[in-house]
Amino acid sequence: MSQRLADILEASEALFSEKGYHDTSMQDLAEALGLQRGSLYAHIRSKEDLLYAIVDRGADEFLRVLRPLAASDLPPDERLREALCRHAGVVAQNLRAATVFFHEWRFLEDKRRARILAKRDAYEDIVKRILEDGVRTGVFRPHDTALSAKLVLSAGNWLYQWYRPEGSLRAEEIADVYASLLIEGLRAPEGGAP
Amino acid sequence: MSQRLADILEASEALFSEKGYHDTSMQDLAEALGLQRGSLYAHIRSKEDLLYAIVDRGADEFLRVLRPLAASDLPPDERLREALCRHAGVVAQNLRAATVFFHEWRFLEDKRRARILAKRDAYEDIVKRILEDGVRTGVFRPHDTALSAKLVLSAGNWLYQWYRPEGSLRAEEIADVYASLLIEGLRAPEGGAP
DNA sequence: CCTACCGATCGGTAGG
DNA sequence: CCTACCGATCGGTAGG
Repeated sequence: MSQRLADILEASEALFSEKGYHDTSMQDLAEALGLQRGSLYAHIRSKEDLLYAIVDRGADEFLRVLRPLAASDLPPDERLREALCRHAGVVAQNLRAATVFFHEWRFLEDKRRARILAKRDAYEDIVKRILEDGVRTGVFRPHDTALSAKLVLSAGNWLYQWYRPEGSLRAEEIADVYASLLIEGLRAPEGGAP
Repeated sequence: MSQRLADILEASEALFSEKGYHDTSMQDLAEALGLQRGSLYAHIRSKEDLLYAIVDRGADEFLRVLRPLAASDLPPDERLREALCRHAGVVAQNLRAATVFFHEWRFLEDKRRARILAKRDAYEDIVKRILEDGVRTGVFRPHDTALSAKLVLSAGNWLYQWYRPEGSLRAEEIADVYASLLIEGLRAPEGGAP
């Protein structure tokens, strides 16, 4: 990737997250970069290419950070805590990309949208498998793991709406508090059935 | 409100939620209603009026449903469960308005945005006070109630992204499962300090 | 509710 | 032949 393309993506991320994809014009983007609108097309084929690049990089970043945990030998409760903290870290370190990801992925054309959805599903499966491991090993009580995976991801994802770096708690600290609460809610009662 | 204006709002809700506010043109809206673009302006002053009407009605609906709980004499844990179920119910019954609410409120002009934010803050305060009541009465262990209010609302809000009426669980059932888990995580250990 | 417009701007492409 | 861009303009559409 050329430095110029990297600059274009960074400017797109800033504008798409602040104004939204559809209200950002190629003119806005060109002005932010100090060049002419038409010149952008030496680097990209379309505005949608930019959206896809941002959203796809976001999906990859989430997977890159969480995948190693799938093979971790941490106990499931600590693996869940680590997963939520890492997830929150990715959201916080990529607040603008996360905003674009959650708001604008629907506007990709069909094939690209399907590819992003496949990555989201794979990601959710990693969380779900941590919960299943927890049930199987008796750390967590039996429950609807698909639904609690949704709850874990709700907590992590919604941070994009309210987390601000200048706040008093870092994202990982928030995630740690969330994780303690969720783990306690999922834990099997001591001396319960095997 | 005239019937025509109600029709315009309903069509706007459908289009804004599906295509986004900025990618919906007044032409799109006119076609959906079977009239000319310019004719819409006999009923509204601007496109933004439609956005504000949708978002403000959404905020009012959330408050209308949750406010009675603030004065309820249910124990705090059951009040929290009821709050989350009602919240989820509003999201599910108004999926399109909720999508517009969460994605597009930022694009309102300053005064209107401030009014919506004030309603959001008031709403969050109701949830926070339920949690504070729980701590005060010893039902919940001492904790950061502002943060757990965020977690409760994360669970309820994120439903707009994945809940679909044709799914196997109703929104209130999902919320009930969420509530059980969160309440268990918040509960004070039996025989703990007074 | 319609026709006919306004100033401006949309995403994308032309030849050089 | 490449890259990185230029000034100008394409056919259409924006909110009002």
